[in-house]
Amino acid sequence: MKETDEIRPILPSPQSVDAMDRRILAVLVEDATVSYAELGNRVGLSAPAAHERVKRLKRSGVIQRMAALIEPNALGKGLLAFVHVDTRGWGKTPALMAVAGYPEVEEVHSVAGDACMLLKVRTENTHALEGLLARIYDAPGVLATRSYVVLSTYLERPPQPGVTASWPMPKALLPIENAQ
Amino acid sequence: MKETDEIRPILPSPQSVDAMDRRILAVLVEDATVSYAELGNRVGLSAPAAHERVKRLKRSGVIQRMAALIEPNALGKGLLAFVHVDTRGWGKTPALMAVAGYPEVEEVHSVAGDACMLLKVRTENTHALEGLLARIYDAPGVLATRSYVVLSTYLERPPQPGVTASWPMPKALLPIENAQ
DNA sequence: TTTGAACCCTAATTTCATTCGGCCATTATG
DNA sequence: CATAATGGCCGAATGAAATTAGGGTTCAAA
Repeated sequence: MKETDEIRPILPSPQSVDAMDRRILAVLVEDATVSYAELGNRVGLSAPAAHERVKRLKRSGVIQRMAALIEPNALGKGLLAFVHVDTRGWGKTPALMAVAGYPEVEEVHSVAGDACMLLKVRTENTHALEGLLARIYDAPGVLATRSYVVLSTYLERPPQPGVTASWPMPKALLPIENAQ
Repeated sequence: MKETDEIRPILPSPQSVDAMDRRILAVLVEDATVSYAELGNRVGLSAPAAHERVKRLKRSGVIQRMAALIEPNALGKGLLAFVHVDTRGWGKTPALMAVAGYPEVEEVHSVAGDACMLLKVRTENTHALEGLLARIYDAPGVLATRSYVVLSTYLERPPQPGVTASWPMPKALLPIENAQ
């Protein structure tokens, strides 16, 4: 994980995220209101040391920001849907990007597969979803949309710091070689 | 460490979220590290008044929690994908729900449409995605999966407090009557 | 060996969260 | 109409937390 035999740039950015950083991130992703003293003794550091690392993680961009996560139902946005948008030509048109201005639109991705663009939207009701879809259809080059309305959400969380080191072998599949 | 401001999980507060609350939320969704004094004079309140409202928003569950938002690329999770899972029978099986235990899985929804379940996953690479898909296929009742690998993300943000009051009329559609 | 950088610590200082008491409003209530 | 009672706000005080300061230790390069 640490590569000390490589060149050591003096630049502040390419600093590696070590195990201690991951433990800090694991705490802060769950609860960003802990005091540095509390954070420190959860990961085994003093308050200033924890603070120093958090500052570094922010500076280097690993921590983008601290945010309040709100309950959409409490704010009248009870309808969640994923919208696949098929476009002719290049999907990322300015008109289509303009829908990102609506607070109902939470995500806009271009994807590989049979859909060009994929949107995650959260509206008050089906009527508002229809209004949003109408805006999408108005964009030139939009051929069709397919909407997947969410019935129940079983898990929804921001990016996690953890990674699964080794995946269990599936029952029915044994690869010939473990390339890479 | 005194706990006079304990967050009670009880939510018998039928109090509505007014315009001032929305303005507070708009600030905190963007940056949860502002001091109450700063928050106060951004929305036009004193520090204790702003504090009081934030406490109420937390108690009532409108603010679920404060969280650090991290940059997945910096943590070696550069591959984002949406996985549609077709199942026979009821999709929400314990085996399928078990994949929610992996930190790579960020969202699990059941959806209306031709897919029963929809997952948002973020892995290190395609190999790890394959490992995760193998776990999904191992769940009984899983007929097929379709994966949409994200090429570019143009927008990705947590739920926003704002709602669009009135949707612009689409060019090509004029309803006969404005019901409701 | 020396130097410098990276890391950590304890202790001091300053900033801020939190509490407290009081001041209007609005809304029941006698 | 008068009078509580309530809800929401403010300014000031207090206590906790963030932040800074001043070394110690280790490790690796000069």
